[in-house]
Amino acid sequence: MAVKKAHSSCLDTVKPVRDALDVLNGKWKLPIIISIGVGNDRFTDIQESIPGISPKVLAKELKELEQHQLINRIITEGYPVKVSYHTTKHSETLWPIIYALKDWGLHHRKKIFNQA
Amino acid sequence: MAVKKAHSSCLDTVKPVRDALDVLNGKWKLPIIISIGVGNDRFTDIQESIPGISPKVLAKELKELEQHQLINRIITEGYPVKVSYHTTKHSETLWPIIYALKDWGLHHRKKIFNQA
DNA sequence: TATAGTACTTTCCCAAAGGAAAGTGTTATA
DNA sequence: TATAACACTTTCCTTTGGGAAAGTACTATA
Repeated sequence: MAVKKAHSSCLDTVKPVRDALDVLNGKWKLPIIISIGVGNDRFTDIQESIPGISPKVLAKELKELEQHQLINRIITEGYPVKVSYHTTKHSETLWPIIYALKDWGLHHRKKIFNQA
Repeated sequence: MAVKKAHSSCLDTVKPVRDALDVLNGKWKLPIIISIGVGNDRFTDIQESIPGISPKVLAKELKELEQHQLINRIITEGYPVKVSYHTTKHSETLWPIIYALKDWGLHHRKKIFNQA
């Protein structure tokens, strides 16, 4: 009988990576965290700082980020009710990921460009 | 007239991050890179090492990773034709991202668990 | 009175992601 | 002869992501 060679296990790495990807999925979560983190705290400011995002998508993503405790939504009562968004302490732990992606994005673009 | 305050720009970070996310999108690309990187070079081994991935999805993702020059597909002629997959030099630059995601996944799970 | 700003919501629609299950063609082994 | 491995492909179907455009409710300002 053909001997079946066992595959190498990589679950120690794959499982936590998938946990992270489940929370950060889609094109918009990290860009929104970056935008709020950099000081944009109003809905419209966030929208304008991220090219291509629609208000529907932004509203949905903000809700999910709040559920994952990565941002806070703060309502200030007043004549015009104001809503502002802020990153949580927990979201600060995302910056190593963001910087790693930024570096890689720059590196990858350079590589592709130099070949073309 | 109400004065419109300009939003803070974060494009320097958002754009390269989006470039990276465009290449690494979906749940499977990084787990596949991890699996191949750890030594699984056969289709079936990769499939078995990643819980939940179907052969259809794996085949599609492998093609995309090859196009992005993150893996090589090598065919060895013989009585049983063998196909094997290997990571490229370029894919090694992804490990900072993978480790950052792994650390964050572990951290996030611990945080959520401690609250429940 | 009219316009503009703020923070969304709603509707419609399309494309991509992805799960389930079965099938294919070849070769090797019991 | 029958089974099993290997590397997929094919079909079907559901879910999710996300774009476009318009609408809503409120307030402030010209």
